[in-house]
Amino acid sequence: MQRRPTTREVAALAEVSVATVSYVLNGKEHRVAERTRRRVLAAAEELGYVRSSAARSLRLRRTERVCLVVGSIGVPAHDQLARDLTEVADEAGYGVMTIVVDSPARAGKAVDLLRQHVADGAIVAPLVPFLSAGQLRSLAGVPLVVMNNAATPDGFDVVRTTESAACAEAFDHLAATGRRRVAFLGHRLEQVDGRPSERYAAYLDAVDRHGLDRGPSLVVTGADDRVAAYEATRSLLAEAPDAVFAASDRAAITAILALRDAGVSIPDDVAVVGVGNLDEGRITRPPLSTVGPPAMDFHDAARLLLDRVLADEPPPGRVVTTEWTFVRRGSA
Amino acid sequence: MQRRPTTREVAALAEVSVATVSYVLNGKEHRVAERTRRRVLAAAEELGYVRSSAARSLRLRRTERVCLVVGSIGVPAHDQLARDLTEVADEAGYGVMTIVVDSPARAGKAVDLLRQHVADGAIVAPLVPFLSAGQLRSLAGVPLVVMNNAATPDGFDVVRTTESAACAEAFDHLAATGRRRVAFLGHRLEQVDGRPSERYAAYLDAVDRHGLDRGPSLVVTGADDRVAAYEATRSLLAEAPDAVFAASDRAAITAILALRDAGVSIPDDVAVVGVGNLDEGRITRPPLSTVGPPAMDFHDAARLLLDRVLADEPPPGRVVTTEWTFVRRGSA
DNA sequence: CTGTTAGCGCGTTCAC
DNA sequence: GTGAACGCGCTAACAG
Repeated sequence: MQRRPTTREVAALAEVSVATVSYVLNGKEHRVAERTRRRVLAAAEELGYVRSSAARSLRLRRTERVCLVVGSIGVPAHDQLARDLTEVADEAGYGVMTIVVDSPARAGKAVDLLRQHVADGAIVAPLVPFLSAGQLRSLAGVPLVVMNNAATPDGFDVVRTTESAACAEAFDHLAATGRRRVAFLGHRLEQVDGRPSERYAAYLDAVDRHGLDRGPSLVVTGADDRVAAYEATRSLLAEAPDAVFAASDRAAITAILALRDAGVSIPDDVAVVGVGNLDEGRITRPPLSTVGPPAMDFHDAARLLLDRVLADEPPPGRVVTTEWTFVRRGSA
Repeated sequence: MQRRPTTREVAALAEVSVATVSYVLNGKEHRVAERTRRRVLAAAEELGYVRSSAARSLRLRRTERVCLVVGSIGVPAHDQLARDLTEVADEAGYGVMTIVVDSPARAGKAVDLLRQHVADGAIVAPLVPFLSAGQLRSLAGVPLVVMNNAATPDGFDVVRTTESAACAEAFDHLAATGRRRVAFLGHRLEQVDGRPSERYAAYLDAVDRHGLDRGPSLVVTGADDRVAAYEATRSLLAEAPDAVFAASDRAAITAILALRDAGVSIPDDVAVVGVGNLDEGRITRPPLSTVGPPAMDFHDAARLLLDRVLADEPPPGRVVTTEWTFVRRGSA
């Protein structure tokens, strides 16, 4: 990284003060005569001047960057959130940094970075375990949006979903249509510190409530990618389930394929339900019944963050709840 | 964002100078007596001190961040690159910023940001059109890795693939096995400024070389997501193709599903070939024949960048080529 | 060996 | 239109 020209040099070349250069470069045009303005612009151009982001951030106490904290990359919901946040941030002239938190150590690092003010605020995606309530509290002062049903606003905003209720609805439907051997096709992290994820808790609860068949082999985990989901579904066949509840639509869609490949008829032999309401669920045969929001859209959450970041006074912690429902299509 | 404590305040509380504080906080421990060290640490702890990233970057002329420039989010290859870069950067204590360039305007903004030194270096992913060679040249001085077959190293590193040759191999195979009506299932941007993408160019070339059937309706684009790919494949059915060459494995896999749903037998009636060599291609029926690298892994590219970023002297522009081949499985 | 002084990096903005 | 302070951390040079 070689040295780059500074405002001093531009000022010298244009024969004005650095203050004037700054005013010109920041569009405070009324403070500067047109002739001078041109001279400054010409000088900046000639030297190939670009301002230093670090110096500017230091002086402004603002980085014009926001941070996206996610548990992993390549999950459909993450991708959509990243897209929506990027779009909203971009409109405000803000950049996006991504921090992946997939271990307790990374959680600590993420907190450090945020406290070091690498970004003006952050949005914590759903399904970022490892990030404790205490750690969130230690981020007081950092504009934050937390997408987590268990979180309570405390200087930050919380985006919730009615996931538990919607899952319960789906299980009720399965039970009502006579399913007794309902399998759970989960991801890697369905439990952290012995605490089950929300959808897994909903499953366990439904097994109780409806007196469904239980058995450890009806629960498989690790279906984080399609290949793993395919294998996991195959391994489930030995248990002769009459329904598969998958922790994600991606897993559910793959389960449909695996079941069909095994000659199983859906939903006659086995019902399949996913979570997330991906568009892709519309093109499976049969179309996928799922639990999720009406549409996968995170602009609201992104705007909540930018709102907070751009606000003069930190607004009080807000709660936004996205309604999730059981979206019945053909597979259950 | 309220004011946070500074080294001055820590120094005052610990009754030492700021220099001592800095030495302690940066592990230059031999310069400080153990007792003093403790006092400083205690003071920092008590005040909840965290250093300012902006001030540090300004002083060090280094942000300890790298940038990932991509054309879009949510493409399997992008996700893998993001994961690998995040991992490699993290090992070096570096963070990752993402810039999405999906229009000429965004390309300009990306260049500005990079020149403003928001990051210490950047990796430009494959398939980022809109970023011109001239713009890359204007980034002289910014450590850069460009993943693009058309690029020539010029102060930056280039990562190439043997995509054209591998695609040609696939087309040769299709022709040799008697396919005449080969459809092209492309993405949105198969042409920018009238210049076809590499895989599309390979298709056009193969049509010529082998005298395959041609016709605008054998080419469809916009198959960027699975739903679009499904629809696009259905629309192709009217053309009675005997092979589908998809610009990505994701599109190809979806094409297999769409074809099977339409009662078409693969590969007997229609052969299908994708690009990318996703693991997912192993679980389709039949398994997907594809064009791509032996495995989707971008650690090398990531390391090339960190190498360059961490180097004292900028190394000369290097070229790394990843061998792509036609991976024949069951679908063609 | 331990600790301090002082200046630097660079853009922004208030008071004149 | 300008001078100068300021945001904050790092480190060379120096004193004890």
